[in-house]
Amino acid sequence: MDQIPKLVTDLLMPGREGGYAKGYETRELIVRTALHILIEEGYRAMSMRRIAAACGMRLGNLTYHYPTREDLLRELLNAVISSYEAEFATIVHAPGVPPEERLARVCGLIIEDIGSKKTTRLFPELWALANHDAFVYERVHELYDRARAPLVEIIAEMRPDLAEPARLDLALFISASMEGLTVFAGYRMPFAERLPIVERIAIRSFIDIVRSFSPAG
Amino acid sequence: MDQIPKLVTDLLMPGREGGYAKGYETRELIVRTALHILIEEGYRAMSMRRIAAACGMRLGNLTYHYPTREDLLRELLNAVISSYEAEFATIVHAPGVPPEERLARVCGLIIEDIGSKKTTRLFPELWALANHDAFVYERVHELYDRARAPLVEIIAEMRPDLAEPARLDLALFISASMEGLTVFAGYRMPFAERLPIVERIAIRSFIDIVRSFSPAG
DNA sequence: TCCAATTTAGGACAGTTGACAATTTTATGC
DNA sequence: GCATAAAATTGTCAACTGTCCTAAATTGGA
Repeated sequence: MDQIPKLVTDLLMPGREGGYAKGYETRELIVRTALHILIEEGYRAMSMRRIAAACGMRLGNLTYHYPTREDLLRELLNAVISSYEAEFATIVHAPGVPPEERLARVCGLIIEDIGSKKTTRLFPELWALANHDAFVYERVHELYDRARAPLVEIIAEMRPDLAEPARLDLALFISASMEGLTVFAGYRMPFAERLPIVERIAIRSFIDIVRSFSPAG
Repeated sequence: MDQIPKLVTDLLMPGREGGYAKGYETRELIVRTALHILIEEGYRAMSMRRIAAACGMRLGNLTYHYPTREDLLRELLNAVISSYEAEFATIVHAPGVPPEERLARVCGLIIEDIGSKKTTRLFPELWALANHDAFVYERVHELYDRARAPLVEIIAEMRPDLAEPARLDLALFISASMEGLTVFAGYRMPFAERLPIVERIAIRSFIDIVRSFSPAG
């Protein structure tokens, strides 16, 4: 039973499939349901009929809102990217909070997210899609760009002495390493055991790299 | 134009699709062709008819050798794992070569492999499959087990003072980090620019971690 | 040469897929 | 109440999927 609903997870319905609460816009319900199926059962299972059934509507109605499967996939990616960006924005632009604290919050959020089952299932799916779909490729890359941005921003505020390429490289490394943990986290360990290890590894690598860029060392 | 054919790449045909050289066993040709399609076009395109056509044979003939799609997928995974294991074995058990040199060779092989287009395409595909297929999940995990094993073995030879959990953790970290680079490497950079960056990041993280485990630091 | 096993061919099956069209139902504004 | 637009239904289409089947061809060994 995974906890800590964050980022992508927030996009998902609180209830179970078919029993979603009323009040959502139809198109929003469709996107959320599609994302839910994508994470739980994979892209192959995310067929138009499957989505329509899970939404409690007919196939023709679904194709009315999203004429093609690709249209739906695009809006799904937009929703995922927006949810990440919104989450980061509230942290980065928190007035009065010192940069060290904001950096810790961003890293904590990323670590939590990487440790969650939702993320470890969603992203391999997106990577596989991106391999053979130019649009998905661009959108996933854009997501990473936007995920690195807050790190770069806060670090630049903390350490104005760091040269531009160094900062970029640092952010890239952290991002890349943590993505590896996305895969690693999905294997063999239940969530309770997984999270501390992911935290330790990610934080240690982060500290090491920051240290290697400092003028003293 | 990617270079450095290693590991998985060695499993692929030298020629183009449909023009494979004679002499391969039929079953081997099928597996290689399926792997080729999986990498180039993704799992969705890897249908029985598509494979048969690419092999220059009829569908019925393909299903004679591999009655079900799952049978073929299993042998494909076995072939991938075997190719990695064979490559590692020749390096690790090279007689007369000092452990430092063997470690460098293993790392170099992994870095080359991660930097190759074949790997950055194949593994996201396998991860996505593993999310919803218990057999693929187990096999991919076994592959990582066997990929970490030579690192652990050589490091244990070099540094008998390292405690068992520390060594495992070290190997895990390297493996996990580098898998992140698999994703990262696939984005935005041509191979020529990609490889030096991947090398620098991977090697630096490796050195940092080894250093953090040493008694001196 | 002949036999048996292996290999190939060709077709058929039931099921699923994305997309589309014609229709009815529901909601909205005047 | 009515006209207009939005939403949902129902049915259909060709294309594709994995699997299975039978018959023909090929091969290798006795």
